[in-house]
Amino acid sequence: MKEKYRAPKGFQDIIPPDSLAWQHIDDCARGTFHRYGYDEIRIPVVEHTEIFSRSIGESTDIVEKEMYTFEDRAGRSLTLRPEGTAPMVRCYIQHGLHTESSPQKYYYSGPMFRYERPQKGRFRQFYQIGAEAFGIDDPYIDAEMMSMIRDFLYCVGLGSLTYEVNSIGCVKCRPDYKKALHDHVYSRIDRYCDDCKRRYETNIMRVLDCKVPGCVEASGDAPLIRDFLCEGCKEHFNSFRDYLGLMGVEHSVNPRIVRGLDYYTRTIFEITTTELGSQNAVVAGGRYDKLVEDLGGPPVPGVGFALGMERLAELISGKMSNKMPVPDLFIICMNEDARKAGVAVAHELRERGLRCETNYTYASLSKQVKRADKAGARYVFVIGTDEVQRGIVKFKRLSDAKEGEIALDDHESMIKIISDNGS
RNA sequence: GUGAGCGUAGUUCAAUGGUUAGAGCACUGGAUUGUGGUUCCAGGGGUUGGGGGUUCGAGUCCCCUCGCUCACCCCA
Repeated sequence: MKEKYRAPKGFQDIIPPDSLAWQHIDDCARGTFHRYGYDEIRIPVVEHTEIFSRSIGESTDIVEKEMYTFEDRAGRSLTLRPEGTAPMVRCYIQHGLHTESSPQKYYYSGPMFRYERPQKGRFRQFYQIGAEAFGIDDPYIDAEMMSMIRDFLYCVGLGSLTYEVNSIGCVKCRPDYKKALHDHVYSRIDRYCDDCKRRYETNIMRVLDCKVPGCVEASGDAPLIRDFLCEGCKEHFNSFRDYLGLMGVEHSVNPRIVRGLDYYTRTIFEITTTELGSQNAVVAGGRYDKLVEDLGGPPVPGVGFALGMERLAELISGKMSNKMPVPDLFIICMNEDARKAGVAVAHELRERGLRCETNYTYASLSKQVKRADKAGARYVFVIGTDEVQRGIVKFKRLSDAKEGEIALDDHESMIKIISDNGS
């Protein structure tokens, strides 16, 4: 290509008609979250680097090699947010939101940034919509959050995705499990792939979802977290599942799903599809009972999730009509005097909610009608010298060529005419 | 970071190593100076991603580089 400038690698433009799917997702999220009592918070795109390194985990890939980190002019280390939960928690603490009536339920949306190699469903700038609920231990709220997500996905037109849940225990019981898993993996370390040997050191639980056949086999009889959960976690998880059943959220337990971020405790969940290549997670989230405290706030538990908008948009792009909105009306003004008369008409009808186009050049009437038709307009108004003198507009319905006249200032009649589809 | 595939017009794609790189769609203008869809005619658009090499001759073959795509890793 000869163009000099492209968007940077992994950054993309969303242009019509693709932007329609995005608007639809936004609308569904707003509507659904609102009905569940979540309010919007708008957080900045940049945070102090420690917000992420302390919450996500120093040894995760995100912190180790994927963050857009830079110094500002005063030497502060800032980072383009790679995810939304940590900034939300920071905001929650900074504004003392725990003093609001409990629980505190918020949602957010916007771009996130990770320096990764782009592929299907994965970008360096990607949009997430997420929600967080603070202050409630009861797994009822975990389940309700999944119910909300289910409603949201139904709204966007994705009724059949795979819902998987798990519990990864708490600070009391997880260490015991990790030790047992370490022992098990160590006892047959030679059967694991190189990546898993690395995971053994850095992120032991990840060996459980390695796809390499040899590893799948080697970890086949590995201990599972559910056998190590303490009484509290066990009860929490069972109750969570009971509520999911009550709410009609169909799901399965996958004892091998793991989350990438360090702050999760107890409940974790993932909603996946098989239609997106290897980037199959559409929604993911879980509970983080220590995160607020770890970031210097009060000991308040939380649950949250995030969904990937590009992935959702890709999934629904084939199912949406993708039809751009068409003008209700195209006003053709033949000359400057006519345009001066048309301005008021356009303004008035737009104020009343009509999508109203006008011509920006004075080509022949034939040409202008052609343009109106190509734009898909349902009606055209024609204003020329004669019409201005007589104080009228001529209208034509393009579907059946029905024509007539209306007084230039009779906006009520215009509305009435245009709302008649003719067929 | 690792690996593979692909780069020709706005877009979808043609062109055995051989004239001046073509077509559909889209866009613009005209046939039609106050009435659309169809049709017909015309036009604008390309350093064949870039650089080097082989050859009498390269869009085509070779090397390098950049970009895109997919996969690994990781993750929404």
